[in-house]
Amino acid sequence: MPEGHTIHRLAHEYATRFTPAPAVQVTSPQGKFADSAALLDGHPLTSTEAHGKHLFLGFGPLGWVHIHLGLFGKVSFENTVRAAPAKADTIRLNLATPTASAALRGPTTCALITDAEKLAVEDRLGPDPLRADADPDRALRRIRASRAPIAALLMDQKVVAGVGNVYRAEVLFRHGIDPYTPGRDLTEERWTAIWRDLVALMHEGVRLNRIDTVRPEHTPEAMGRPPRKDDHGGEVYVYRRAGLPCLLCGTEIRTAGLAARNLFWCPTCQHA
DNA sequence: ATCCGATGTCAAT
DNA sequence: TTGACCTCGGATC
Repeated sequence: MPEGHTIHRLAHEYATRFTPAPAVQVTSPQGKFADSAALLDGHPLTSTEAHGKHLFLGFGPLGWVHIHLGLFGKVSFENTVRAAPAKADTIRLNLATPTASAALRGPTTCALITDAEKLAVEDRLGPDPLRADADPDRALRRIRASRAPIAALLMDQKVVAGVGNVYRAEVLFRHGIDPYTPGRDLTEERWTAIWRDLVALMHEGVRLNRIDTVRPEHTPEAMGRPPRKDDHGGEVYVYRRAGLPCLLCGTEIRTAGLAARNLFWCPTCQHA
């Protein structure tokens, strides 16, 4: 479930379990990170950071483990160390102490990098709604300079870091914006409202460990409808609801490919 | 048993 | 715009 909220939560979860610890056992049962794991093995994890969808595990002078989960990377934590974790052959990076372990599977990136390389990654990212140092004006400037649809710009990590397919669909619905609206047509007021909403929604995502975007007055209970179960673990307006009735107006939710991903929106509630 | 899609990104065309 | 990559679970046969 990797959008930015997942990564920020992971940064916190790694820190909680492995810092401060005198030494962490670092292995790569699957093998692709074996050389770097051997360099790090037995050293302490000193800090963790999240920037957008990028996770950095700091090993002091040895550098950083740069992790990107991609579409289906996952981390599973255990509070005791099992001698042979289930499906060990797919674990790219395993951290272990006598009291905890963390198994990383299926990441798009897991690499040992330097401070300079970490800075280079961060320099390529737009402001992250989950970071206190984020400057939303940087994003606005890029948006206003582009004819690309706002739905594509929101997914562009150089514009905003951490937003993925669920948050983009949901935030556009919450603000009644047609996903094909060109970036240059978005007003500053609109952007300010969207940004503030992303900050709130994504912090809530970190807290709950899931994406919930439906306002209390629009929940099935509040609307007097039968409860529904979304298969992604949260309550949403449009994401993966193609063909189902809009929660607010009943129009069929539409879907279309945009930038290699499935976009979802309500053609009635969302206008340019 | 097999297929397919998924909250992502990049390189090649 | 497409294909490649990484893994897993749910749907389908």
